[in-house]
Amino acid sequence: MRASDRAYRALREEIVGWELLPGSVLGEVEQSTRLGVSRTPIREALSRLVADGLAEPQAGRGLVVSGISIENITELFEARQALEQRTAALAAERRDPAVFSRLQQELREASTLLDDRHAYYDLVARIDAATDGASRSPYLVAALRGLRTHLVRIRRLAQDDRSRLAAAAGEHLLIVDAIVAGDRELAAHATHVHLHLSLQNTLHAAKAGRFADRLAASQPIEVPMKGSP
Amino acid sequence: MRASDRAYRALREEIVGWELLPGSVLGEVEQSTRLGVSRTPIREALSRLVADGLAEPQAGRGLVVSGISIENITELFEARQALEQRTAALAAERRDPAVFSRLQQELREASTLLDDRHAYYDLVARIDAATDGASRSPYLVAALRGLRTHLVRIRRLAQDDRSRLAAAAGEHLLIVDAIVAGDRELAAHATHVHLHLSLQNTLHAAKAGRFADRLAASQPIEVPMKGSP
DNA sequence: TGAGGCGGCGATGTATACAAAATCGGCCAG
DNA sequence: CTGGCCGATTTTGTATACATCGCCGCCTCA
Repeated sequence: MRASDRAYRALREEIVGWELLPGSVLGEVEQSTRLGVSRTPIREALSRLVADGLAEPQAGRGLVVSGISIENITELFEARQALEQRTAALAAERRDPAVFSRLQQELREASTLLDDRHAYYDLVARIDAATDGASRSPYLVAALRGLRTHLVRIRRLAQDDRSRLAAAAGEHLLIVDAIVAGDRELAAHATHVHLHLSLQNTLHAAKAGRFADRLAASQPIEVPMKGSP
Repeated sequence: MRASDRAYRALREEIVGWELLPGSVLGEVEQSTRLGVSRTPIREALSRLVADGLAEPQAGRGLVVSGISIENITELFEARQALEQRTAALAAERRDPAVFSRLQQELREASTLLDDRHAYYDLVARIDAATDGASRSPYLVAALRGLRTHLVRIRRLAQDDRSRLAAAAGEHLLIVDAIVAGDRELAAHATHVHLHLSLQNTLHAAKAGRFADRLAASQPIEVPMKGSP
């Protein structure tokens, strides 16, 4: 594997996993010595992180790990609403029923999964992947992919408890049911409901201060509004 | 300005302006000699182009300029529907009426602009920028920005005729009216209508073969579905 | 004592040399 | 004649040396 890929994955994992906290300076030389590769692949890795929105240039301090604020979380879910609702609706129209029937089965047995957070999240990831594929809307999916990075980062903070996980499983099941049934409207609305509840839960956890320390380290990030050209 | 920026802008402009046709190989050495900078900034520029979706790695031929197919155009508008509808709705809720009243005025006088395509597109760009800002939804806007690159590229092909431009001005006016009035529903639906008609016009031009030669050069591009990690 | 400028220092940006990988062409064998 | 393998060549990937830019601290002068 290429060194730049390894550097990218390592840094990305550290940022998403809150080992590199928001505000940490990402100096090229420092990272290159730490990760044992030269500056060239590090530069490429850092470019990709900036493109992902996981790092951002800061006035005088060079490149720093970007922060997340309560406001950011709300804004993120706003975008997610728009994209996932549409994706779910399209999937309901265009899906292969067999694929989603299988996922439906798995979800019905999901209560057995809830003790294994990893297995459950993996199932959700497969549902997302199936929905993405079924939507046949690559540009929507590409936009969503950019968002999911940040969502994972938030999820690692929020640490859904078991009861939330159980509720989420039910919500997901309704979405999959709708897709299997080819019910576009229901798929969209069920997705809306799911995201609404998910956001509520996340915000509640945030405001309860369960991870106030980490948000405190986060500067409200400035999502770049200016065009690339 | 940085050499990598110049290289990026130059290449981007050439691709969007159809000077570098789809399928053209973007060799690092070739471009570095042509643009008069070393390979390092060229590599950075090419990375950004790939991130933009304007270039893509091809099996054995290295990096090539990505193509656009009729299918791509439809998919692109599908994503645009989801994003712009939501942005317009949010803008209608959160806008500063004064800003959009001014744009409303300008649009009403737009019939005088229609002979100057550049001035008209500039006005549309300012409307987009105002809507983006008013939506207060940076992640949605960021996703839209990625799409707009491709839209410009398509627009340079389709070359709206004067009558389409006049119709579009009317559609834009309705959207701005809705935003000024704070009518969320109307803003969303008017946007939907506008994008629908815009797509119809583009597809009609494409199928009429007005730029079949350029689409022919385009391989239906594969928007990367696989995750970055 | 404060403000401004000057110099050094550390950072990023660029060029280039070197290494590795992958493809294409040709050649040989079946 | 066809298929596969091997090697030459081109291309990308990496390391490193060099240039340039901006910040910070100190010193000097008003």
